[in-house]
Amino acid sequence: MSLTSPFPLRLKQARTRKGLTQQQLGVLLGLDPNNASARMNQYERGKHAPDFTTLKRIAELLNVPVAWFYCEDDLEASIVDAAHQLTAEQKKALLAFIEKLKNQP
Amino acid sequence: MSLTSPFPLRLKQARTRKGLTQQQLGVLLGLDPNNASARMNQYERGKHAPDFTTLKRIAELLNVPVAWFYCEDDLEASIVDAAHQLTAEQKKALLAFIEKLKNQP
DNA sequence: TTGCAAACTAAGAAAACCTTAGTATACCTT
DNA sequence: AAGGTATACTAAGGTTTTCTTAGTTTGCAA
Repeated sequence: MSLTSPFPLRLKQARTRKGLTQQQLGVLLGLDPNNASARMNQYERGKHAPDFTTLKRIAELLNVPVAWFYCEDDLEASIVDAAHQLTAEQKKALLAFIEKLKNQP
Repeated sequence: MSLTSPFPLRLKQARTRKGLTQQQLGVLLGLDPNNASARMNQYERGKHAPDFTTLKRIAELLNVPVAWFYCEDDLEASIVDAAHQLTAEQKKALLAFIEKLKNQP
């Protein structure tokens, strides 16, 4: 992970938004309480990266789509987060709107 | 990676869209031509997952945002892909539109 | 200052990925 | 049909990473 992944920052954003400590989040994930704090800290500092199963569980607990963790730009992150809460019908309306945007100077 | 990551499928979608073989893509990434095929295949079959640096280079070569690889729903993937091609101004307009959508039955 | 909660870290054990050395499959061409 | 070639795919061991252990550091409140 020599290039910086957006994951550590996004993880911290979503965790603090929920008012959880690193250890609390780790325990909620089902990690061993003895090392929950160490592991979550390693993720949040970018020291290590979790596998997909862990990533998915974190996303569910924090109510964000997994893709949100990899948004490099804040505006894109907001869009992904907001779109995640729409119905399929609303998402289709959203796509149509984007197409209109693209065909406008 | 016991839960299935969307990455393998999205990788294949983006690679074939560009008309590249697994080996060609690997070589373009700067992988050793002797194992480029094996590695890309392992990614695409979900056998192994690349680190962020590799993920980012793949995304750039295939013209998608990294987040797109982690979209679990096709509609969300289309939105992320389309939004990626907008200007900051257009993204703001998009966010405003989403807020309107949410406040409508 | 002391006590405690939260954040953070080094280092070895454990698990994952990367490289090597192929095999399997599909599709042409002769 | 057989052979050749391009592409996809895989097992297994060496290498590199993560996970666990056992703490230290930081910040804040009593």
